Amino acid sequence: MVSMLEKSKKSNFKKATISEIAKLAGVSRTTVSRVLSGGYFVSKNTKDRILKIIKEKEYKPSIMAQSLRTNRTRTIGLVLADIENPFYSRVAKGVIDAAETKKYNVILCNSNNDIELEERDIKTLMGRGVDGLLLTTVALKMKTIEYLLDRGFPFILIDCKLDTPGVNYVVNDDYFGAKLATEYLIELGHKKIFFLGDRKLLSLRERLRGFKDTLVDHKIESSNTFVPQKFINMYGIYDIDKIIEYIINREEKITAVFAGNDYLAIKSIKVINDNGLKVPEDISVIGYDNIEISSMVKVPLTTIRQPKYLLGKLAAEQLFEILENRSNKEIKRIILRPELVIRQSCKRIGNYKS
Amino acid sequence: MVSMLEKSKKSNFKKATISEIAKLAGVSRTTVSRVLSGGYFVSKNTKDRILKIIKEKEYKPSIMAQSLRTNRTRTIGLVLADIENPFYSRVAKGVIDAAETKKYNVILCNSNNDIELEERDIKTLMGRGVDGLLLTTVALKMKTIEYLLDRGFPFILIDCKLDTPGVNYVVNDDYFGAKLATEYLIELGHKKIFFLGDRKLLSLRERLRGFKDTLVDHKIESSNTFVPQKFINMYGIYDIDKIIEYIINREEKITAVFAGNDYLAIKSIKVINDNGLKVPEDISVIGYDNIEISSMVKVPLTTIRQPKYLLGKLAAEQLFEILENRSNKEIKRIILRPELVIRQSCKRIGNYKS
DNA sequence: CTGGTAATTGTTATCGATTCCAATAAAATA
DNA sequence: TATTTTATTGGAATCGATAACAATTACCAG
Repeated sequence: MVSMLEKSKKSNFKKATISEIAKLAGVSRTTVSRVLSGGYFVSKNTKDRILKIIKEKEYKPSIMAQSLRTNRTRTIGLVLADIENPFYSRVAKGVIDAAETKKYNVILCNSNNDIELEERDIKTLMGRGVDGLLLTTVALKMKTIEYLLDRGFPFILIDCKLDTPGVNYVVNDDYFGAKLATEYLIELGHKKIFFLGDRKLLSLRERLRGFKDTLVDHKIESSNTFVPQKFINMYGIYDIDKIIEYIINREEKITAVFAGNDYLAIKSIKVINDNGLKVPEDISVIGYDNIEISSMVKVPLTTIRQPKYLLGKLAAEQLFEILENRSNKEIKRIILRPELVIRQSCKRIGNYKS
Repeated sequence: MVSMLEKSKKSNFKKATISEIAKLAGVSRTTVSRVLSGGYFVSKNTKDRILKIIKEKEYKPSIMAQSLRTNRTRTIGLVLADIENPFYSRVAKGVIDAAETKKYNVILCNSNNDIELEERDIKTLMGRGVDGLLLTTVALKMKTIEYLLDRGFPFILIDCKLDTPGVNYVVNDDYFGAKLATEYLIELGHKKIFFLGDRKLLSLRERLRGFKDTLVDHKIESSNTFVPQKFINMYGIYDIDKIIEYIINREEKITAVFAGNDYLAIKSIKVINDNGLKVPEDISVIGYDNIEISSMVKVPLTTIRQPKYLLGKLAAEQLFEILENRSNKEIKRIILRPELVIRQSCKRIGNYKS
């Protein structure tokens, strides 16, 4: 019968257990377990014999059983705000590479810029038994942070500076980066600058702060230059077409757009073009992140470079360190320095006199 | 003492176990377990009582324990060839979304276009106890396929047509898509077309076949129009700059490049520009995939659209179906139809007469 | 030769669930 | 009232590892 054939085929390969190895080697499970974890306190003789049998039988210990017993899974959770944004893909790569070298695995969730989903993802991952969490977060509720903190659950924030006690993060200096970008625009003569970004996102909030402060420093008025609430729906996702249309058609014209990230910037440029305007001739656009394609798009994007891969790699490494060395409770906060990358999406429209 | 404080803080939240719930409800673990799995054969009375306690104590069954017992983890493995290629990110999103709705989790590996790493990833994931595998594969060794097949391990290939018995896949019709692209170039008058892609990759091999056959159909000679082996290192990764340089500088000039995917195409255009040539004026370039930015790059890319999100979503759904219904051994193969998307990266250079 | 220490190995409980089978209680039938 | 059924519930084994502690053996000095 087919089903029997299939069955036998499958059971051919039922994987060996530690007990079987023990029996074959004529020792107890404990001894095999010892060999598995380095082989200290086991005589060279038996160790070699067990090792040989393990290899022969292609024995691999059951991670589920190990996890149950040790309460460690060697798995971490990574919550990405948007896997399709190349910024996050790059961060993810840094994380995955670091995990690979440390023999950890990564369970990935995509919160899709949705605060509720993000919270669900975090709980799912914790329930799944990940050892720790890496969060490229949208707008983490304080409730969620407290939830994590309360149960001493190891986690590190990526691209999200949150100076609550006990919270670790790896970020670039968003405030400084935003200052860099804004200064640059001002220097080119821009005074009417629109900040395109969702204020709910924590990283963007920092950038917004840098933006505003810089305007104030230069005594430039900045009312009416943020995304109106009506374009931000409850999931924090907004319709770029509508926003650009709104900016273009209102009376008070702007001369430059500071986009919260390159992905947004590139999309905006497309929409601006679709509306018959040119970048940078009619409107200058500056981005943030310096994702790979920024240099390849129609109008090569002037932007702020932040070390994405490093962000992910460092964050993962920090987390692993916490996990391997749980006593070490010192705060781990890393702030990387961003840089201005000048390309062609911003135009001088006057001379700035300070 | 600090350490005691911390300790107590942590243990405050040690998660409840099924036994504790059972004790609180004055029933056996078995009964609680029954409630967990639907509550059949349990009186409404006790069921409600248990449910209430579960909610109160925020009890969540330990997935590790469940997995150990049932040998199912509700986790699948996804091996991406390159997470930074937007094509794969989009596919991944489809997978993750499908998993989310079916309450599965996804462990992600990035094989980085490396055959050896891919094989290692697969084994790691199997060892990790994933229920099944989704492979957006580079160039799967037959040995690996057989390994999976032999132990009846559920897996589905994405973007990789492999008609070995027992292998399931979800792909777009690469052969047809490549024909579409090639026909289009020929129609525009191109005869010297260079196929830019690593022949080791299975999906590219199909595209290459479509490319060659179309040339033959039109009686166009096609020697010397593939990437020479010397540019393909053992990891299958090649240096685009060198290749483009090679094409441009050799005697036999080509008029068009058929890039194996958009990511490659976009990078190529940049390199072509860097070398002082223009697209499409000097060289036409056609891509494959239609990734989002294809329409936003300097020269909007003419390409072949394939339904990336759907590819991932369908593959995941197929896999879940196999997992939920293991008896159902029918082959699941889905071939989606690609389309030509004409933008501005290809120029007419003559009239084609058939 | 013997007590003591070090080296090696085994016993057994445990992690937190599921599941087969048995047991009890309640309801239905004779 | 006695006997089946049926509906609920519990007992105990099990999944595959780890770890505390106990036990055995070997080795060495006195």
